[in-house]
This record gives sequence, structure tokens and C-alpha cells, in this order.
Amino acid sequence: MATGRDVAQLAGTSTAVVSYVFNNGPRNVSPATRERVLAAAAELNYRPNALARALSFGRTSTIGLIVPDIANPYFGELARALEDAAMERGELLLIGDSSLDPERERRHIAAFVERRVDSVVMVSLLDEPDFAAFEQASIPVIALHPIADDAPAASLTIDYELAARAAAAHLVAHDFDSIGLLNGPAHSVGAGQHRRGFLAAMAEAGRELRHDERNSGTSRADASAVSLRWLAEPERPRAITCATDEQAYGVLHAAYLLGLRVPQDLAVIGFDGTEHSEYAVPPLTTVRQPIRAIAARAIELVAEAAAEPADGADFTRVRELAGHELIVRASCGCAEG
Amino acid sequence: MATGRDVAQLAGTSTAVVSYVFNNGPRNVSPATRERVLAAAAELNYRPNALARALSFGRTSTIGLIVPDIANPYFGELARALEDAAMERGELLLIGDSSLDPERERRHIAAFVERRVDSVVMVSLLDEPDFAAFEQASIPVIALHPIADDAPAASLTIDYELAARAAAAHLVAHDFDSIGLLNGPAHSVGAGQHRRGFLAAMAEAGRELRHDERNSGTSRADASAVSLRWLAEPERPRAITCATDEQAYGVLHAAYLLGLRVPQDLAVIGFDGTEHSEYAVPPLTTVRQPIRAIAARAIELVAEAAAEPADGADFTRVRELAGHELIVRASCGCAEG
DNA sequence: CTGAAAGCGCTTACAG
DNA sequence: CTGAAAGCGCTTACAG
Repeated sequence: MATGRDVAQLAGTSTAVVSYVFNNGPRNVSPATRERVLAAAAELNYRPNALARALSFGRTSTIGLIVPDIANPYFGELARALEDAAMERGELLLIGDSSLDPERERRHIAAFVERRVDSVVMVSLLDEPDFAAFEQASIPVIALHPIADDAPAASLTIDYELAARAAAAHLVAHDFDSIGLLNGPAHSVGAGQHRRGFLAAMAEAGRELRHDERNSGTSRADASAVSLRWLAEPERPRAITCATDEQAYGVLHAAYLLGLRVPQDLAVIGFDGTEHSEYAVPPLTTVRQPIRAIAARAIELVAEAAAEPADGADFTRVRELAGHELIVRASCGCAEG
Repeated sequence: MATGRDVAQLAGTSTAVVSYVFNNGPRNVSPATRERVLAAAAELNYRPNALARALSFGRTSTIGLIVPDIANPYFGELARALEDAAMERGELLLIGDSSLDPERERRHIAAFVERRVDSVVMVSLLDEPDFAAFEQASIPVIALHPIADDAPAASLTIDYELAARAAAAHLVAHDFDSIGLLNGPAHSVGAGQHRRGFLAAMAEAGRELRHDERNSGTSRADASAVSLRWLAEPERPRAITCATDEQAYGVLHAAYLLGLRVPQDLAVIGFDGTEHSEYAVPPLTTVRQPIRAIAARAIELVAEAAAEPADGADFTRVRELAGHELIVRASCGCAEG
């Protein structure tokens, strides 16, 4: 592949000028030589080597993204929104998929540090992700979920407890007398938030109410298997609110297999609110996360932090909250009121 | 961030030795100095700079992936399978999402060339993707869809025509008398393959049969909108076979909105066969692509090509076919025979 | 406006 | 077994 030297030679100038032309600076180039350089570059199919550029420039113009599960459409949508926001700033988004495997997450962290990404957006599998490698490399990180107050990273997230409460309260308001929570893994931080929100709504009901919690992984397969057992019990819930849309799809599938009609026999609410939720059968009532707003703000924060390394300490104090929205559709049977 | 020089200084040795230690070669290092280097590296949190390494080594240990739409679970699953295969070979997979936008695809191609990925796996939005930039940079590319015979890339793909015929033939065999094809954009190469397979099955039916084709984008939203109009017509089909699972989900949604029961009033078949298809309501009959096998083979081919640049000409002649499999579930009403 | 040269952080023949 | 030095392909003060 042609190098800047080759171009300089063909254009009868120096590599410095080639660089000035391709970067529009930092020095001016006369129109005539600029023409010659461009012509030579075109003839040789010259593509600047981004590795060499980054090595001497000190920035890679690259943002790393780590997601737990790219096959989950929520993270697919999130990745797309982040890439849109990154591209607008001329940054490339590198996507690392942890495949629900903590070891994978660790490897992506290492790979991003070694490749010197300018900054990182992270959705960790772990309750206490290990930010140490990024911290040592002075790479700013923003987590899109709650993190410890003293964690060396920023965070931007909805208030899961409040959002979970809103979903459960919706079911309470519509007089269901037996409400279930299909939560994530029982001891995770995220499950604790959903549980607290759910229980708060139950406590506020002001009437007798049976309620119950079950736990499953985030996959449809797992959620379906758990729901199949749950819904076969004599005391099965009349309504179920879930910690993710994926789990809600599993509930819908289990209900189908058992011949339960949704919403007539079972009301269902999801959580996350991807575009796909509108096309579920029946369309899914869900709590929508403002994915595009979160993505745009996350990239903005992280790009600023990368540009002003001096403010690193301030950046790791950032704890921003985004709003959520309950979208009422057919799956909970309350769409008309 | 600490450099190899810092480590060498602290360990009282040279940068060459640091490199030998971290790469296990190409020269031996005495156990004593190796210890000292490792200790110094640990103390300084040394992480080799992959950019500098790649620049001098001439390889980035990186494979680029371009997909049309990462929010489509099929490509999510594909990306995951490819990353698994890449990691097994110690390569990092960089994922570029074209967001159904050809301009985006072009930018990813440019970014991959500039970053000097060792090779590329590509699912293009376009019928005739532009491989020129990769060819000029001598970067081997494998497309996971059919490409022109003289295209400067390898390809590995199922036989879409055969697979589409199998799906349609299944409906023919089960005596549906009015069968529709919900195809992709009418004039694309892919739509042509689905159409030929579909029409072949119709021709082989050996009886009177109404059939019809409609076209939609790959999104659920678009497929649902098109289906809504189609299924409201008096001559609506009794069965629909689709070019993608995403479109089939759109059909299921439209049927739901119109109060049509699947499969009693309308049989539906998808195409691609992601894990999610099993959890549709009702579970989706679909043509499964062997995603993991395709991913493993694609990475194998591309890694070999990158290792032996001499065989570049041979590599671009590779046109491999993978098998497909019809998975019969409830959505076509034929699950019991 | 332009060129010669140092430097980014590695790897690897070349000497010893 | 180890060190000094050249080179990978850029960018950018430093001179002119």
C-alpha cells in the first residue's frame, strides 16, 4: 500500500506537505502543490495509515463500546444510536460483545486499552465492573447503568427503581389482584432495583394483593422455561411485569404454549422499550428507555472528557439520570383506560 | 501510560528484551531477567501499545465485520458467532453497522482500510458492493452472500434460491391454494433469488394455485404495513412465505391487528432462522441458516488468506455454499405432518 | 509556503 | 542471552 512518502515523491514535495494537505493543516499549502499532492494520492490510491497517525497524534478517534449481549435487540438499538452519535463527531465506534461471559468482558477491556481507544461506553455484565485498567490508562469511561459512588467512571442511566415502580403501579391501578415480577438473577444489583420498585408499588396499593417474584436469565429461552413452570401453578399470577422485554417475550411464548390468552388471562409488561416491542403479539406494554437521548448524551460526555483530560476527576463524579416512559399497549389489557 | 522503555529502565534492561518477554520470542530470555521485566511491567501497569505493535509488526490481529443492520437479531447472532470464531484465533472482531445506509457502509470500508484490518467479513447492503478499496489495500474479503463471479472477494452463502423453493414447496405440499411471497425490495439480487425459488415451487405444484408477490423493507414496521394492506384485500393469500424472519414478524403482527389467526386463517413461514424465531407467537416455521458453521468457516478462510497473501488470486475465486434447513413449527400449521 | 528531522512505541535483524 | 539501532508511517515544532 502506498505511503505518504510515495505520494510526496510523486508530487515532488515532502511528507510534511502531504500531511498538511490531508489534515487541512496545521500549515497552509499553496493551491498548486495541494493539487499535485491530491493527484499523486489519487493515482497511488493513498490511504493514510490510521495506526501511524494515532501513534504520533496521540489520539485514535475511536470510542469503545462494551455490551453484554449484542443478540439482544435492546443492545443492538443502543449500539446503533451510539454509532450515530459517534460518527457525528467523526469518531469510530468499536463494538465489543461480551456474550454474557465475564471473561469476554475482561478481554474487551484489555483490547480497548491496548488499542488506546479515546474513551469507552460500557454496559457491564457485572455489578461491580473492573474499571482499573481504564483508570490506569486514563481512558474516560461512562457506564449506562448505576455504579458505586466512588467508582472511577461516570454514569448515565434511568432510575430503574422508579421505572419498575411505574410499571407495577400501572397494574395495581387496573385492579389486578395477583401480580408477579419476572426479575433478573436474584442477587444482582439490577434485580434489587426492580424489586424495590415493584414492592413499593405493592405497598402503595392500599388493598389486599398477592404478589410474587421469580428470576430468570435475560434470554427468551430461559424466561419462557421459568414462566412455563410458574404459569402452570394453581396460584399463578394474573399479571406479570418483567425486568426486560426479552423476558416478556418469553412470558408471551409460555402463555401461548399453555393456551393462556394475553391479556384476557394474563397481562404482561416488559421493560426497555425497543422498537421491536411494538410488533410483539400482542404489542407489548413496556417501560421505554430513551435510547437515542442516552446515546447522544453519553457520547457528548465522554468526548468532552477525552478532550480535557485535566477534568478527569470531575468526570468520574458525573451521575446523570435520564427519564423513562411507560408505553401502554395491548399486552396489559389496559390500553383503553 | 507506561511504555516499554519505562519497563526496560526499571528492570535494568533494554526494550528489545521487554518485547521478547511479552511476545515469548523471537529470542530467548533468561528466567532471571524475564522475572525482573514482568515485575517492572506489573508495577507500572504496562500495557503494550497495540498501535505501535501493529505498525512495526505489519499486522493488526483484527478482523473487520460489516453488517447492514445490527438491530436485526439475525446479524446480532451472526456477529456473536463471528466474534467467537475470531477470538479463538486470537483476533479481535471490529463490528461496523451500516444502519441500512449505503453511505455508512462506505465509511466503514474506508475506516477499516485506514485502520489496516487484516481481513474483512462483509454482508453488504448493495447488490454490487464496492470491494475496490479492500483490493487496493490487499485486504482479503469474504462476502456472506452471493457476489459476481469476477468480484475480487470470496463468498460463502447458502443457496437462497434452493432454500426459498424449499419453503414454498412445503406450503404447496400442504395443499394451500393461495400462496404469497413477502419479498425484499423488488429489484435487488436477493429478491430475484427468492422469487425464482418461489416460482419454481409454484411451477412444480402440478395443480391450480394462486400466487402473488409483495415487497417490503426488512424491518418489522415496513413488513407489517405492507401486510396490513395485503391481508385486507378480498383475494388475500392463505399462506405467506417471507424473505426474512423480520418480515415474518411483521406479518404475524399484521395478522394480529386484523384478527386473523395464525395458522388457522393464515400460515406464515420466515427465513434466516435465528434463535428468536422459536419464541415468536406462534413459533415461526423458518429456513435456518447455519450461522455458527458459516461464521467458523468464514473466519477460517479469511485468516488463511491474510496469512498467505501470495494466494490472493485463488482466494477471490472461492465460492462456497452452505446448507440450509427447513424448521417446521406452529406458524404454518403443518407441524404435525 | 516548504523541507529536513525528531519523535510516537513498538519489533527485529545485526553484533557481540 | 542481551544491547544499540533502524524502521514501521505518520505529525509537528524548527528553520528557512
